[in-house]
Amino acid sequence: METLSTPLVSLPSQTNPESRTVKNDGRNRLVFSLIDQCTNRRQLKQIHAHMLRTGLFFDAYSASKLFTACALSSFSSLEYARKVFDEIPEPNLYTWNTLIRAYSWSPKPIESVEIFLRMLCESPYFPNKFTFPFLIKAAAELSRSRVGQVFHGMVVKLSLGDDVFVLNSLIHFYASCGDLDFAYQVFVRIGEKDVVSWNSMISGFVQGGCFDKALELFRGMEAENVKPNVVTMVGVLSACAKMKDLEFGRWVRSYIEQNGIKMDLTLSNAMLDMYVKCGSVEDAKILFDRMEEKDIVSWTTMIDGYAKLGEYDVAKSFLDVMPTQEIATWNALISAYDQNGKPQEALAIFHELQLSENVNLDELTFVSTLSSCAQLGAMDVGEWIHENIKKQRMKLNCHLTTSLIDMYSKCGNLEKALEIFNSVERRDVFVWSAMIAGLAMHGRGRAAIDLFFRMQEAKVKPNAVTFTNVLCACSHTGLVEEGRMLFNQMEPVYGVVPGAKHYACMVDILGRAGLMEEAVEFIEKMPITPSASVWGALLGACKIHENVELAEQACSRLLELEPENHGALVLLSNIYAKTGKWDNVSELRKRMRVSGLQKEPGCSSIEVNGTTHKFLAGDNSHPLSKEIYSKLDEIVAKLKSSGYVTNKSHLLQLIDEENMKEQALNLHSEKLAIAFGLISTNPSQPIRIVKNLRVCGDCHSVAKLISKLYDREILLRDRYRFHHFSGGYCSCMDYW
DNA sequence: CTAGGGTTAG
Repeated sequence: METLSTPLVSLPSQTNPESRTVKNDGRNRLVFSLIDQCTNRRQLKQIHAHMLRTGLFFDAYSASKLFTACALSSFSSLEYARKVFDEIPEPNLYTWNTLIRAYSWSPKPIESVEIFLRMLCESPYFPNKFTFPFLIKAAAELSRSRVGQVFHGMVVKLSLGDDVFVLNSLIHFYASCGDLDFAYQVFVRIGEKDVVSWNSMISGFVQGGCFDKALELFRGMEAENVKPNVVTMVGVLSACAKMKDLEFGRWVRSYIEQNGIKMDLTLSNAMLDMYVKCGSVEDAKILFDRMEEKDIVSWTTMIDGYAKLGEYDVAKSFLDVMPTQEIATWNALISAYDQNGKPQEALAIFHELQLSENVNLDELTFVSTLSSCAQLGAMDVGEWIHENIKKQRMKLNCHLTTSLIDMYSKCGNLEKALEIFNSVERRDVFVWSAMIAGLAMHGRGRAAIDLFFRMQEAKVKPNAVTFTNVLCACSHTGLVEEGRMLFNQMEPVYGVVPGAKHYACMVDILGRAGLMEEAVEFIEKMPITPSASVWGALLGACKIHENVELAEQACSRLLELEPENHGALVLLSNIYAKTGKWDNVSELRKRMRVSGLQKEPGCSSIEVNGTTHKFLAGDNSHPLSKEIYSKLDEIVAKLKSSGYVTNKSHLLQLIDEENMKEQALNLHSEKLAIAFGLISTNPSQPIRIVKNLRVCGDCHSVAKLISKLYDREILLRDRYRFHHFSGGYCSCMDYW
């Protein structure tokens, strides 16, 4: 028997190349069987060559056979397949469908649509019931609502609207575009639902966050006698995970056992994830140890579980004993640290990774690490990554572009962020939104709004995040009129329903501008319950405009929603201090002490030569502490001789002695960081500081003066925005 | 000769 272990030289080659009509005789069948047995690209190419020689390639049916192997086999490439396709003189419908199918899986599903259009123009065929599932799958991958809707229309017109395969793919499509209502309408109208119909709808509901509906359907299956399978259970477990319902998860496990559903790798992984998300790493570990087959997902899930619990050592020990060290697992650890507010630890892992030789950093490594750099303001590491991306000639996709823009913006280098933004070819909604956010946090409100409109010209639809960012820009720059207009257009013009964040932004815009009555009225008219952030914004405005009465109301509303929110009390106490109500301040302090609420300690960090130094107020743990304090004394003396008077209302605590007050202010973490920056960085370099809370008024005035007296640029990022101090001025124009 | 649904990280 001929197999491919036999050299391909023995291929039959007697067919006359002149004759283009090739019969399906035995010899052809041999070629087809060889195609099926191909295990690598070389063999495939040899068969291709042979078929060209013999003319078999010019027979549409035979060409389709070869083409299928080119397009769908794991060892071939789509690029090659495409070349083969373009050589086929008259591809048949099967061949067209296969190419559409191949692209629908590929990283470029849009090509499916392009091929489909070509087919309509160039071929004599109409799409059939096989074409649409592939095509609709591509539309789902693209999340392009309009495109899929057009296909749905064609399905109906071509009378394919009762094919269960086509309809199932439409359920999946609508669900992945977030149109759960449409998906459900398709679902209920299917006459003979099969298990895939149910599964598609269940996963659709799970992914759309409608867990109750998903579980309702799961029970509905039983009622209609459709037996759930592995995929059903994956969906149901995923719902448990997202609801964090461990009890139900355990019930599902026994259901799986009782119904004899075979636990395959994916189902086991889904169950691991359920246990981890529901907080039982113990159960996960037992299952993990019993699993015969484990893949990268299993390991990653475990590592992620331990890392999120803060058991980083255990997480790392998993990483060390993994059979193959894959970058995905390292990425999981980095991103777990990053998202759990431990960016420094994330960077430590990244450094370890840089040293290990057998793992190659990938795009996700960079995305997660850049996010940590952004959090910390660690621009040196961020720049290293940027350099490396260039060196590796890694293509800047939208994910990476967004991360880089975010990192540079948050590290204070807005120009670099803009440079990247202007240089990339592709900009999706996230890229635009990140750039708008960057401009906003640097106080370039006008530019942010301009960019928002340029985004419309580029035909990119803004989403909820875009609006949060652009409204934020308005609030930082005091653009009340623009903010009002944008907010009012959100739903009618852009179809984005304003959420809690947008309302909070609007209250912030109005409140900061001193339009307190309008802000209150705005809150009263809100169609959704005002969230804590809405009251927080009002409270913040009360601080600026010294409105004690309203502040008290806002604060109590805020505490109703978030009793643990110490920030609210701190803010209120600041307002009391600012208006000289020291009795109220001390009463509040007592209340905070009694309830065990503590002010989040202010902390400033500064990166010098790739190392981040952290300072708390009054901190003397730094090795250069002595030098820092003497620098601070020098600064204070210089400030005083230039006529500066401390504004003591910025103090939270009631401190009796006047000079104590002054001292406490002088020990604020940002001042320590600036002093350290002055002694440890090159005078030509700006001093870059990141503060976890908002900068206090006194520190703000002092920073302005230092920038002038020492002729140094200071970039201070606080919780909300950037302050560029230079020549005695701040970029926020004291509006913050 | 072809098809649709599933787990992790972002």
